[in-house]
Amino acid sequence: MPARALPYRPHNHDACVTQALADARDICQQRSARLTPTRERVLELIWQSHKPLGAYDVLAQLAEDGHNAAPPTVYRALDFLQQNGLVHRIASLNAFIGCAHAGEHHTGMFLICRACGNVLELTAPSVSGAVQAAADAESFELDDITLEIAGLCPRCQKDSGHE
Amino acid sequence: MPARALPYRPHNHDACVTQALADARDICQQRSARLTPTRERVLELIWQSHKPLGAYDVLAQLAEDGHNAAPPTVYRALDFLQQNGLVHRIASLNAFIGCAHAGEHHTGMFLICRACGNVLELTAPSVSGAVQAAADAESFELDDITLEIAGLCPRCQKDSGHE
DNA sequence: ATGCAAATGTTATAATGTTGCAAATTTCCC
DNA sequence: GGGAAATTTGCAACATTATAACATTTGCAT
Ligand SMILES: [Zn+2]
Ligand SMILES: [Zn+2]
Ligand SMILES: [Zn+2]
Ligand SMILES: [Zn+2]
Repeated sequence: MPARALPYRPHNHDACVTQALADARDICQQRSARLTPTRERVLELIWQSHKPLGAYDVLAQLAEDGHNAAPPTVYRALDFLQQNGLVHRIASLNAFIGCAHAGEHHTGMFLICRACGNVLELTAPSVSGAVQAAADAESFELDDITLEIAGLCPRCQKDSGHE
Repeated sequence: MPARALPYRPHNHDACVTQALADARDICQQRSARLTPTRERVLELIWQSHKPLGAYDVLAQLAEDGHNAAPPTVYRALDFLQQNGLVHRIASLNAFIGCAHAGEHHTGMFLICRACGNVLELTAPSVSGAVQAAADAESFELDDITLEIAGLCPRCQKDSGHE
C-alpha cells in the first residue's frame, strides 16, 4: 500500500514514484489489467510531477522520450489509468494527478494551491458522509463525487505574508 | 429572494426565469454592476434550461436571436454573471447553470443526473463545515469549493426500474 | 498456425476557451 | 451639453483540450 503522502513538504519524491509504479503493477496484476509500457510511462510522468499534468503536457514529455505519440495515445492511457484507479482527473484544471490511495476504495478530495499549483489528495470520511447524507435527503442516488478545493497551501500562505 | 427550487418536479418554469431575472436586476443595481442587454439575455437563456448550457450552446441560441455574436461575447457575459453570483460553472460538464441562491452567500453543491442531465443546486452547511474542517486540519486556506455529484435523480431511478 | 480481442498508430476534426486590438457606448466631471 | 476616462462590445485570429474513424499491430488462446 502507498506511503502516506507528505503534504507539500520536501521529500524524496523518486521514492514516491517508484512505490507508486510498484503498486500499480500489483494492482493491475490482480485485476488482470495490462499495464503496458506506454501506460506505465504515462503514469510515471504524472507521478513525477507534484502538480497535475495536462494531457498535452504528458504528450510533450513523451515526445522528449522520442516517442512520437498523438493525442489519442495519451488520452487512452489516461482513461485506462483512471479506470483502474491509478490517476484522478481534476476537472477544474483539466489535468491529471497520481492517486495517493490507489487500491483503496475511496473518494478523493483535492486541496489545490492556486499559488504553487501543488495538489494534495485527502480522504475525509466526514465529508463523504455529509455528502452522502445530503444526497440521500434528496433521494439522489450518488455515483461519483467531484470535490476540488482551491486555496492556499501552508507554505504559500507564509510566502505571501512577507512579500 | 428566489423561490425554493423544486427539485426535478414539473412546474411553471417561466415563473422561475422571470423571478431570476428580476432578482438579477435587483442584485446588479445594489452592486452597481451593469446588467446589459446581452448579459441579461445570456442569463435568461441559461435559466430557460434546467440542464446546464455550454458556452457554445448559448452562442447558438444568440445566433437564433439574430445576434451575430462571437465566443468572447458569451464568455465575457458568463464571466460577469459568475462574478456577480448569478450563474455557476459546472467544471465536470464545462457548462453553466443559473444560481438558485443568488444574492445569498453560499457554496453550491450540485446534484447532476447522468440520465436526464438535470442539475439541482443545494446548500448543505454540514458539507461545507466538514470540508472547512478537513482543510483546516491541513492548514489549508480555503478559497473556493467545487462540489459536483454525479448520479441518478429520483425520477430517473424509477424510470430505469421498469425499462 | 489461426483467429480473435485488445491495444496502438495515424489523420483529421470537434469542442472549449483566450488574446489583442479597434470601435462603440456609458459614466462622470466640468 | 461637451469632453476625457472607463467600461463594454465587435471582431479576427489563435490556443487548448478532447474525440472520431479506421488501419495496423500485438498478445494470447485454441
Ligand atoms: Zn485517489
Ligand atoms: Zn502552495
Ligand atoms: Zn448558487
Ligand atoms: Zn434525472
